[in-house]
Amino acid sequence: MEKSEPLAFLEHDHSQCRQTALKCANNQGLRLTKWRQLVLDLLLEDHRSMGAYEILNRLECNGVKPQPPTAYRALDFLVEHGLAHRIEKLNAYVACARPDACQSAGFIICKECNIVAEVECSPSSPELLRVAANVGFDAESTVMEVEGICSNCQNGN
Amino acid sequence: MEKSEPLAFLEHDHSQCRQTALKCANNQGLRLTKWRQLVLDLLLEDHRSMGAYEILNRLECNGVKPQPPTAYRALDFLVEHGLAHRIEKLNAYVACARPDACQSAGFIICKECNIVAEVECSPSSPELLRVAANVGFDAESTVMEVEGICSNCQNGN
DNA sequence: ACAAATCTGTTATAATGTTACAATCCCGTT
DNA sequence: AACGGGATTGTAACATTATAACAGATTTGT
Ligand SMILES: [Zn+2]
Ligand SMILES: [Zn+2]
Ligand SMILES: [Zn+2]
Ligand SMILES: [Zn+2]
Repeated sequence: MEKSEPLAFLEHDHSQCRQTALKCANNQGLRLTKWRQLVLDLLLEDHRSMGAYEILNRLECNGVKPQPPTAYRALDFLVEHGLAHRIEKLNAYVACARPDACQSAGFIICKECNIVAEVECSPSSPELLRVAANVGFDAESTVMEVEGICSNCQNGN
Repeated sequence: MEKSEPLAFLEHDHSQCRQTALKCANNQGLRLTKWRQLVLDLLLEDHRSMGAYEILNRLECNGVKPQPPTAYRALDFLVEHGLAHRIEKLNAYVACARPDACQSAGFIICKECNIVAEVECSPSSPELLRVAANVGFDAESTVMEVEGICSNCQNGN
């Protein structure tokens, strides 16, 4: 599988995606506490994005349903450590599709099925970064998102 | 002034920006009703982004303070007709800096002073669009945002 | 003047995200 | 094993952003 294939929109063995992510999480020596683990599990179910409250509503451990801060803390942790990404256009979250090699990611978002494909690509348009650098701007993070309709949804699935 | 200069971070005659925008708005045969006009005026004060409620709080006409839908309707209208842009990273809005020639814009966002510079640039990273096209994705809109600290704010202004 | 379309007023509510502080758990040291 | 500091969780309240629904007013074209 090539590095910049939009896996999420292709037939693939998704259990591999899970495996890689979980292995990666463990290898980093992170403390994957119960809520973090559970949130990561939810996100890793597939390549759809989930809102914080969608996650929150599905979170549960021994009959205990946590409050909003619990979901946001876990999400912040996962995002901070590169195991998940925030999709600004959707105010939602996806599992990182390449936690082992995620430098700079862009996202292809289907507004029908909510699938989000992650693509490793150079940060932003070269023009934008060049222009920023030209005026001494210190760039810290970039958002690259393309929204539209995926091929499946165009064909009415 | 070159086309892809981040005007917002440069010394410039901002009254020109206003003029151009207002002229452009009128030329398009749009119905710039009072709220739309007032919201546009607020956005055109400078190149800072404003949240919908910041706008709402400052909106007022003959002593009448409108409700949220009024602000959102005006903003939706302005965005739809290219007179303003939504900044996804901030859930906020800026006046379009080049309403006369705005094809595809990226944004350079200072998290200190909230100034947002608009840069006319090719939509998204070429890689991202190519990859999307490769899988038959129908791209409708793209988000390109770079967040960081502007040169002014780095120097403690 | 009339009807249709657009815009506005108004109330209520939904969806998303944060603050603050106390209680608990984990981990390295004594 | 006891201790102490840092990280994590529990909990309640609250802040911010955005939309739904529907009635009334204004504008536009005929
Ligand atoms: Zn997968
Ligand atoms: Zn789709
Ligand atoms: Zn200006
Ligand atoms: Zn600044």
